[in-house]
Amino acid sequence: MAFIEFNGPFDLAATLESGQAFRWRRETADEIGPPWFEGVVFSNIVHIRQVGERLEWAASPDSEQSLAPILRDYLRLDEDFSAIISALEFDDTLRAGLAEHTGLRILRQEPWECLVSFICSANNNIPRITKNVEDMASAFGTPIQAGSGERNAFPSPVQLADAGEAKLRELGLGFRAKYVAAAARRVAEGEFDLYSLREVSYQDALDTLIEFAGVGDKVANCVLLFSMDKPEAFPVDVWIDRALRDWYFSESDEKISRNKMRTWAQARFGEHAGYANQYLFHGRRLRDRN
DNA sequence: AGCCAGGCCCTCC
DNA sequence: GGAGGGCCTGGC
Repeated sequence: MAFIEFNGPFDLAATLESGQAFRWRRETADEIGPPWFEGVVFSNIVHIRQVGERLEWAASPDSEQSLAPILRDYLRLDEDFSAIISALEFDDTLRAGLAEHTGLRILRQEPWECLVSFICSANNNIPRITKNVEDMASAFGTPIQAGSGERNAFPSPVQLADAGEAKLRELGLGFRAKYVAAAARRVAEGEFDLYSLREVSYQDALDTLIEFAGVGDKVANCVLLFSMDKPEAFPVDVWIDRALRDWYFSESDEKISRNKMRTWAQARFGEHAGYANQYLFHGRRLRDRN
C-alpha cells in the first residue's frame, strides 16, 4: 500500500467514472470507507481509492515506488487547478458547472489506448465502448502477472494489427473494426510515434489525427484532450451540441455546424476550453437525468 | 417496431 | 462545404 498526497479540489470517483477512460471498475464495497477502483494502466493492475486529501493505492506487478510518478502524471495531480478555475469562472454557466462537479479532472492517458477507445466511441454508448475495450484487452493484450484478477494490458498496435479486422468484428466492434485494424497497422509500421503529438501544436496534432480513417473532429479532440496535452481541445458531441444550443445560442443559430461550435467555444474559453467542455458535457447530461 | 447511442464516411448538390 | 443517408450492435 502506498499513499499520494495532493492539494486542491480532486474527486477520484468522478474523474474515473466520467467516460474519459474505460478500464476502471468500481469495486463492490466490502468494508467501511470510500470505494476502491481497479484499473489497468501502463501494463499494471492498479487499486486505488481516495480518502480525503490523500490517495491510497497499490500496483502490480511494478513497484509502487516506480509507478508513483507515472500515476501522479496520469491523474494530473500537479496541475494548477486554481488557475483553471479562475480562468473559467467569468462564465456563469461554467461557474455553476464547476460547483456541481468540483474535483473532476482531465486525465493524461496513454495515446494509443485513448485513440482506439474513441474510435470505438463513434455512434456507440459508454457501456458498449467499455465492453469493446475490455474485450480487445482480454483477447489480444498481454496478461498481467498479478496475484489476483485476470486482466490484460491494452493490446499494442502490433497485437491489434495481428488480430485483424475480422477478429475485431467477432468481438462486436461493428463497422469500427475496420478503423481500429487500419490504425493499428499504420502505427505498428512505425510511420510515426503517437507520443510525438504531445510535442507539436494543437492544430498540427489535430490535422495528423484526422488522417486516420474513423477519426473525425470529435474523436480527434477527445484524444488530444485526454492523452496528448492539448487543454484547448474541445470535442463537440451530441451533448455539447445540446448544451451550447440551450445555454449560449439562439434559435437563429439553428444551422451552425459542430465544427463552428468548436471554434466558437475555443475562442470563448481559450486555453482551458477542454475543462469548459467537461463541465458543460456533464452539466447537460446531469440535467437530462433529473 | 423503430429509435437512439459521447460520429464518420460517402455521395450528391 | 454542407446536407442527407447508411452503418454494426445492443438496449429500450
